[in-house]
Amino acid sequence: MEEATIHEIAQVLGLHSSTVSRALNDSNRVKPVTKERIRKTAAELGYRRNRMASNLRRKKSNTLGVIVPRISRHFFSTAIAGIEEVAFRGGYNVMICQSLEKQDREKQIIDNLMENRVDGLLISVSMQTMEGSHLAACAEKGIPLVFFDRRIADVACVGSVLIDDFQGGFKATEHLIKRGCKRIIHFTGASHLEIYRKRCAGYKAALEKHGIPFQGDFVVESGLMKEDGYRLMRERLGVLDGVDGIFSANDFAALGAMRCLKEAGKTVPNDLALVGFSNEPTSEVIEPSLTTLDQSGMEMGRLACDLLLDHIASGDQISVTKTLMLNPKLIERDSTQAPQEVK
Amino acid sequence: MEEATIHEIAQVLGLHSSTVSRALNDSNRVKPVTKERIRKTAAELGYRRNRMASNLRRKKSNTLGVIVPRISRHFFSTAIAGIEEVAFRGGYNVMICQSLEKQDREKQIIDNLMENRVDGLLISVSMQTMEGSHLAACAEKGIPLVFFDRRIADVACVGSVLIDDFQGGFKATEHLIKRGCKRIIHFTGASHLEIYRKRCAGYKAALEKHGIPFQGDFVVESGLMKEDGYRLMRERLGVLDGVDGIFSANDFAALGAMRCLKEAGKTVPNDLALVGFSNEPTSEVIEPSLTTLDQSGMEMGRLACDLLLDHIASGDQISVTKTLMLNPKLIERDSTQAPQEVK
DNA sequence: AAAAAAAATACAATCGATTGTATTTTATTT
DNA sequence: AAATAAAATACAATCGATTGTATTTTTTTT
Repeated sequence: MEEATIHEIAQVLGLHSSTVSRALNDSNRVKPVTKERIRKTAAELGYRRNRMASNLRRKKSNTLGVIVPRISRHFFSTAIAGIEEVAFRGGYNVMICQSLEKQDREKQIIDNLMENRVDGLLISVSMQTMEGSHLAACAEKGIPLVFFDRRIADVACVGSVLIDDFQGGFKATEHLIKRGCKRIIHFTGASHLEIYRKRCAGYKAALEKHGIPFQGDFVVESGLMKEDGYRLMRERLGVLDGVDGIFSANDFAALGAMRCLKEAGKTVPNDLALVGFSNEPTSEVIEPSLTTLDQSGMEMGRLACDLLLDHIASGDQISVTKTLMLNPKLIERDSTQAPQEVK
Repeated sequence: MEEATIHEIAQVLGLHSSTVSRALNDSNRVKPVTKERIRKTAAELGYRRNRMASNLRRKKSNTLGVIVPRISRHFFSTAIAGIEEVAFRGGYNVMICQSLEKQDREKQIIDNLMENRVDGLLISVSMQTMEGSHLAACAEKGIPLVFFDRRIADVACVGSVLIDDFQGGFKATEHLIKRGCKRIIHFTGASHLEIYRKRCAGYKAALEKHGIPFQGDFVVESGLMKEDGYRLMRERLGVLDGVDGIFSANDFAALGAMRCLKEAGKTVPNDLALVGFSNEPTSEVIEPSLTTLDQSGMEMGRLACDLLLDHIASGDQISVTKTLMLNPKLIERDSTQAPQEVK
């Protein structure tokens, strides 16, 4: 039941523990024959290196911290899958934590990860996170930091992997315009979050490019939950006032709006065209299927983790801050066009 | 940049590191005034306990290992969310790994987690996992093990949190029968996995109860991916032979079958009724919405983690093996009944 | 075969916190 | 005020692996 140590292996063979340690680390300071004897005995005793001891001595935890708002959200769980995949390949473990969109909890988690001396941190900040002092603390202690999807600008970091939210907002809106929409509402999220500001900026730019005047009351801020979309749509129903398109900063709110429209007997896209953001799995199967922007979570996770591991391997000097901008892909579906007749 | 240690705090105050350690652990062997001085200095120096050192000395990693087939699968990501929530509350970290349904990788992960001396392990085994020798290794080393959803029977463990798959299979099938189905096909998964054997047994039991003869070729084994469902349905289309219902052991295969049926111009549930298993988010929004069995991932994760932490707190003697069986809830939707007219 | 060089192994300190025991300081009792 | 008890603190070993240096053994050179 008890785990064997290098000292026991050494004792069995009449060697010193340092030699055993070196043998197991394949150092060339140990004679091949001795190495073999040591390996054999280690196997016999069912020896397993104690990482707690090894990490302490090496001052390296071989562990990365990952913080996301909510593990169960599809985008984040795929990002985590990508991170885990790259980390595993690189010999790193990942400690995964969820902030549940609360800044307090995010702080507490970071503190805990720092106590655990993680070798690096990957984070997508909570909605509530307004400033980055708790993140700056990491940088100060030399823990490299990589943001993905949601970042806090002006925090020293190794880099960020983002999607080009401006482009996304622009593409979405221009797509609606090209489908003939003239009066387009935009559902946006918490305005202190860069991603929503940028999506909104893209929306405005597209309107401007096509000579459609911007109307302040056409931009509506909310928590972007399904219920928010439903509620906002319902409030507007009476005074639609010629509105013929909605660009929602995420799919959930768009889906909520769609439900409301269906219930009110309106048809999508004929009465009103809809574009979401994120390509949630649901969006593909709903009818009409939802046009949206794909934000490959797996790819973002992989890239973010690559960035972090490269930095760690390079010896930890923050020299350049890299920002990878993924271009979101417009997935055209039925919510913005007449459905293809299904044979 | 460098982290302070208790020795530095001790030096600053002219105390001994052991006193500092005790003060920070709130031991009553340190005078309150001294404790306060120590806490103040610790805060000033930005001291953060080094968990690697602490864990080594205490022989406790304060970390749980979690292994799932695929982090991005909805059910698993919600289960992980539940686990993380409970673990966080109990002061534990979680290391999350994905087996990607491969036994090899599962073995490798377990080895790694054992090197990290995790205090416990939560696992949902891969499809490929045929036997549990790698899991038995944990038990031998005294690492408590809890299975959730997919287990390997006959492996010593603290317990399992399962859904009652037999009941689920039974309910699903009986529901189809009550809707008038007489000839019901069952899509099942890898037969070495208990969950699929049990769902199938429930299917048979329901048939028997209602006097419907069991037909061996009505049970079809596959990987239960969307494509499998699509393919199996397509192969059958020509020779449907009076088949009027399908109970699929997961939602994906059911969704694949549904697509095939739609393409073939058949209507669900009139031509053929469908029941899935797991209540994937997709199933609610597809049209017709899919009747399925809900298997609350969040709840399973929470219960599994509770079970593990209780065991650890109780001092680690495996005395009783607890099996929690959650009763899956039948979610009746349109794929087994005429759609409610939408006002 | 002695001397020098190289290889293999042993020794001991170290990572930072914890903890049983010993010592010193303070408080209490007579 | 001396003796005793109790409280506070210091000392030192420990967790298990790593690693710079010292020592021993083997090999090579002259």
